Amino acid sequence: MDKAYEPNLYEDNIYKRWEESGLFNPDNLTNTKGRYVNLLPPPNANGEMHVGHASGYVVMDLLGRYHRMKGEKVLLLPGKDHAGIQSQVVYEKKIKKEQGISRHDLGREKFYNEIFAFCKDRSQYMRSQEKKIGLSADWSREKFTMDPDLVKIVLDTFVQMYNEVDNKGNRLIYRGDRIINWCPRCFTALSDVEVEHEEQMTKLYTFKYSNDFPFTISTTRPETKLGDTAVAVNEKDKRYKKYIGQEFKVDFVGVPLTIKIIPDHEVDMNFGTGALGVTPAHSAVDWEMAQKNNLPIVKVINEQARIYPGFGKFSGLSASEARTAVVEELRANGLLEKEEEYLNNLSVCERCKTPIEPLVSKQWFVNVDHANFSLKKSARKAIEKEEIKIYPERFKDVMLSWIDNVRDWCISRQIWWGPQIPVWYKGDEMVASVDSPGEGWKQDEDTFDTWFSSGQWAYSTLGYPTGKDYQEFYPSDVMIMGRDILPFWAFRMIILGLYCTGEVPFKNLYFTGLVRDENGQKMSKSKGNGIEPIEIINKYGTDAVRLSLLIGNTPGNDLNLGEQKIAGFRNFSNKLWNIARFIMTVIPTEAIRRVEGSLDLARDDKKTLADKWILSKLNEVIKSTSENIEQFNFSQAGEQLRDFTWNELADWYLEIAKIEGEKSEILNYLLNTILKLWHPFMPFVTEQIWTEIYGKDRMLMVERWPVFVASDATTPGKPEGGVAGDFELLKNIITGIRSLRAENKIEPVKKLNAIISAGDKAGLLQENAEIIKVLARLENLQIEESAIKPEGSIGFVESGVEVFVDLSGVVDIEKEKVRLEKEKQELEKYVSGLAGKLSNKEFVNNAPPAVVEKEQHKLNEAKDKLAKVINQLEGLR
RNA sequence: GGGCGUAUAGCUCAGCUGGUUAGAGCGUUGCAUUGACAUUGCAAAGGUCUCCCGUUCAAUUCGGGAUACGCCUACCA
Repeated sequence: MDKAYEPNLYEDNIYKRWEESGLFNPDNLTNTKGRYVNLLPPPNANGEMHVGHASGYVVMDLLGRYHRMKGEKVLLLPGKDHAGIQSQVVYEKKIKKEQGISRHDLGREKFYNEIFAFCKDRSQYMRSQEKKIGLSADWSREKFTMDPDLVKIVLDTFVQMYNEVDNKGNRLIYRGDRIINWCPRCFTALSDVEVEHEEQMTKLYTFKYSNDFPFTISTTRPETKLGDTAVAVNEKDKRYKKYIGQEFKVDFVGVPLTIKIIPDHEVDMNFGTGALGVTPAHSAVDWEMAQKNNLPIVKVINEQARIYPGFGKFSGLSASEARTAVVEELRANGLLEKEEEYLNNLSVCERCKTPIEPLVSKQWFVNVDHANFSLKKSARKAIEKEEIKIYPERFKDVMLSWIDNVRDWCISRQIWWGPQIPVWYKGDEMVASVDSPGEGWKQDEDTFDTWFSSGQWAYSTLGYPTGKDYQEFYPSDVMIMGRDILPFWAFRMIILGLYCTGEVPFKNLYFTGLVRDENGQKMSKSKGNGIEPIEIINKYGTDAVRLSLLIGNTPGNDLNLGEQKIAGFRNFSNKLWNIARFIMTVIPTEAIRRVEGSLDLARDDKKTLADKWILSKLNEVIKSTSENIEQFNFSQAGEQLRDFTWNELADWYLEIAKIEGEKSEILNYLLNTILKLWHPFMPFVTEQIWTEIYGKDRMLMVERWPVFVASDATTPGKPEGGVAGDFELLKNIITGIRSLRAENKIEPVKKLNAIISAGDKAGLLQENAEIIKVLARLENLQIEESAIKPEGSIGFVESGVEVFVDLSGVVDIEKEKVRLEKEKQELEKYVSGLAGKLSNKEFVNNAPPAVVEKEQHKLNEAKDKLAKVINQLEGLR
């Protein structure tokens, strides 16, 4: 084995071996018990893997590998999303840049085919990146949301939902003229979640429609006022009460309007003039008011964001030109009362950041509260009853509030990239059908909202409703996604899953946080603070990157990731490598290949204190690792494993093993077990070490996960006694002596003499005397039941045991006095605190006896220690 | 405006159902180093657990409030 672990030498080969074994495919796993299914969230097929994807994959792969080692039939199903609008935007930019053409130059069919090829090409590249992170997914089942079989399922669902009609004739999916968010650049409708809000300063204009209109109103969008059909006032507002119900015919900048005064309790009397101009066609609130009051709807702005004909000189102007012109006109006529700077939220397109035009348009909608099957109610029920368990728990409330506030979902998009809506028209006739009804029928031009496809990922990937995989693997065990797509994706999968399959699509829903840079800033290309996963993997190794994404990262919380952290875990990979390297030099060859589990843990013969201690610790860590993984506490699991591996195994046990010798059996067992425990976290280095031990015939990936074994020898005792307590004492004696050396600046080569006054621990310490001598670098060590502090020595107290180190001539008496004095003071404070507590009757009477007893025990120990410290201090004087 | 979250060592964070002399990693300081590992070892310094009030024998932990900072959401034109 090389002196240092070089990830680049091994990783690709290891991955290749895993892949060639076919064991990523659950069909090839034998002797399985139960199944474990995780459908990986499909990233957009137009880009590349970023560190956010990587952080999700690492969790998914950890779980997959853990369950595979538990002997379950594991399926991690990978895939890609066609990402309708985003891919179309990306590809349009590309052809514009490379060929100077638009999608219209290509035509719909050619454009579609080119994007398809483009996405497939990118997918392949992304797949190679996903393999680099170690993802043990079944690539033979990889899916793409635009694959014909998946599209077919999505279209069938549409038809089924369209045909779901209640007794009033309302459809679960309906077509209607409603106000929607329109992106004039993407030239498509958007759902509410595809709109972002940006704060910006704008002007708030206060004006009168005309001189004969009785009062003023305020607006930030004067150009839309051309379509006003009402003014809403609060019914309690005395100023306007008398006008309610009246109709005014006004001449607004040369355009005749009919304005009805309507009451609405939502109008804020204190905002502006307390009167709100109602523009039903270009504001979602106004549109709803118009529905309630049967107001006419006048469309002013068209899909190109230009003014419709019929508005005099404003017709044909762009919305912003029209705004200027309307304001000018008002000003010229003395109708503009006020212009104020005003901070409001501008809606912009999530994909291209173009300001959204709310406008009325004919689109397809999903009724989220249909009489036959209420999507929102059934989702709420499933979440409330924890048929889907959400991690972290607080996201349950977030999900519920989303469900409660959801509105009908606009699923049609006026783009070319995506499954085309399976509705056919002929004259006035309309039919929903996957295939053309025949000659002369023309298909709806629109495509589906991407989330209508990806919302069916949970079963479309498994060949719903008749596929073998669907029968075997639905619903999945866990779904893992970034917390930012909860409303987009998690919610939609749940409602569509419940409707189509009658079951929840997954049993557990786990949200990851965002990955930020080391200063907590969002990573972005423009800031240049991003971490490119492949680059960083090449530098530090996949395992290091995986650990930095797992440890210190808690569910739903954001993670700050800097290079230093990754370097730290690179060091740890190397540590593990060297632990293995050491153990393999110690174990005799014939023992190396001995199979795990051959160690009889209960057999107590010849086991030293250190042996019993490390085995009990190992046993604990097997338990805690398993439990923490099951509970999605990956960080805890990793941290405890690292502590065990580095601070207990490497720093103590291996050092002791060098002294005690003859431990091949235990060392072999230890190495074997920690490799298994680490494998889900850091699959590459563990697999490589495994190969060094067992050769290429056995793969760690499918070895069996270690089991917790309860036995006297492996179960830790109480902290004050038993194996754990005894070993702790041994450790503290060694650390105490080392500390004295360091404080008194005694060079490590100089060996010291020490005497221990050990009381009833004399026998125990005698057995381990050699360990103390070597690790604390002592020349002579004398262990007595009771010893008197020798002249020229200084000492310390540890669990009733006094250690005297001969420092005659070297020790700085004054410094030592200061140290002891400080310790004395601290102890006195501690003792008086405890004594006070114990003399408090309330405490003694109310606290559980065990607690009181514990405090009493602490007090006794502290008093004893204090007496000894005082004694030593006296000796120095 | 509504909702959610976070405030613990210089930095990044653990600390579950109240009783620990409050922990880790990184960083810092001192010492060491060719024998598993300098991608190392040993030792140490560093915290009135944001503030106030309450519940309790006991609060970093539970409740209320304040302050600060995040994130999500929204139809004040």
